[in-house]
Amino acid sequence: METAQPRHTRTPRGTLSRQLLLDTAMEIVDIGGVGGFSMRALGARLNIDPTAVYRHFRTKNELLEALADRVVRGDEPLPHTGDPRADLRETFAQLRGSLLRHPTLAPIVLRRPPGGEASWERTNHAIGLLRQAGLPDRQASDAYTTLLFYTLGHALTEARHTAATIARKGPDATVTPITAIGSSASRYPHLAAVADHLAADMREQFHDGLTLILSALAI
Amino acid sequence: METAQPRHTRTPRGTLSRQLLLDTAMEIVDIGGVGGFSMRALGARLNIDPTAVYRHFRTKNELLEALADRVVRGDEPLPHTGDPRADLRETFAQLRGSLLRHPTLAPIVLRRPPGGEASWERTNHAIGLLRQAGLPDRQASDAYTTLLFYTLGHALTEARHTAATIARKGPDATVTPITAIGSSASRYPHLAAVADHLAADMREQFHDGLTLILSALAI
DNA sequence: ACCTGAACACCGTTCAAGT
DNA sequence: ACCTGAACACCGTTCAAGT
Repeated sequence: METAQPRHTRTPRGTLSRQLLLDTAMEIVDIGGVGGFSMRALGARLNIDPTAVYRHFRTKNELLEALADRVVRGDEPLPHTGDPRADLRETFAQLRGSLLRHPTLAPIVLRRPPGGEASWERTNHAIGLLRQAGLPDRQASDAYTTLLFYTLGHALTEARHTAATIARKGPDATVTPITAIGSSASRYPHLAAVADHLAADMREQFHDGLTLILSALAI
Repeated sequence: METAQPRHTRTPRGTLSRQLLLDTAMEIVDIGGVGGFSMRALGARLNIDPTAVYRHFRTKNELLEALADRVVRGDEPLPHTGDPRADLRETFAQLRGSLLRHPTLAPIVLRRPPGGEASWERTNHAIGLLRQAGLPDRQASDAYTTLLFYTLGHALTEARHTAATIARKGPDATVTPITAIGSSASRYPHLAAVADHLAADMREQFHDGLTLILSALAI
């Protein structure tokens, strides 16, 4: 045996593109997490020399941020029902959903909101809804910030748990609710008292928190 | 010249400890960010072989998480004025302050709340305040989650900006307010309308958001 | 008992060379 | 024009050896 696995066909010329590289990178990241992604792994999956990627992305970080922008964009159209409260709920629920579909990318999204092009469209839409609901500019701005950070923080923590489960049991594993309060809880009486609720379904928790914030805004 | 910089004294035996390693690691991280931290860098700063660290921490990650736990603990005592609303504000303001004092560690803290020992004491205290304010368990749990995620998300974004400024201008640079909305804002009318407010002082924004949430809780 | 240093299996990125 | 491959300067971690 001369070569373990000879490359059967030389990679044709016009094969590579930002599109293809991002699609492939997203596959790698969804399967093995950001930690499992490397330029060499990307090259291997495309049967291409790792350094060929540098023709389309200046650095690995630029590629990861393009991935994060995709996550923020999501696939669903922004809601326009005419009811600002319902549309706001839906907008942020969409953001949460997209983050949970790519849980391992959540930390990267959180490292740079809301800078990317995709984020700006979403930001503009949400602020429009808040103004439509009658909030003055300053209050709309604060409210947007509050809702965004709440959603990102919440989704990241849920995503962290989902990502850990995937790492253990593979991509289609059923995700169990967070427990992990453990033995030390007896030393923390208040914690123990609400433990069942803390471990509860995070989707419900997310929507309850959203209700809390929207009520405070009288929306 | 035989050796560029000969080690004058052999490192004495009992020198290393978790304490010393964490202190030194925190220095490195505060100066150069998490990206500038490596086992080799830690070894170099202590004039010690990098692999000696493995006697005290099983992995680099375990060391970083111990650092994150320190950040969550903070240096200030938890507030006990008897006024739950004031104490809640102070508790989360302390958490924000500690995150901003070590801005580059914020992403690591966010990757695993509230698991560490230090976090549990803070969690227990905050939930105690919410129950003291009269909230039933389920609502106290939701409220805590909301406040925590809000604070973490807010602080991380502010920390991200601070960290970027430090990387550019050194550890004592004055941090300018976030602007960065740029030319594209004209394509997003709602964004442009509130741009001044979005760029405003983040400390004030944080407290306004906190007020919003606490009001919703009728605290 | 505690620290060292060589070694292993990786990284991101650059750049001259091939086709 | 686009892709390759050798090379550079790094990583985290293991383990046998030194003191």
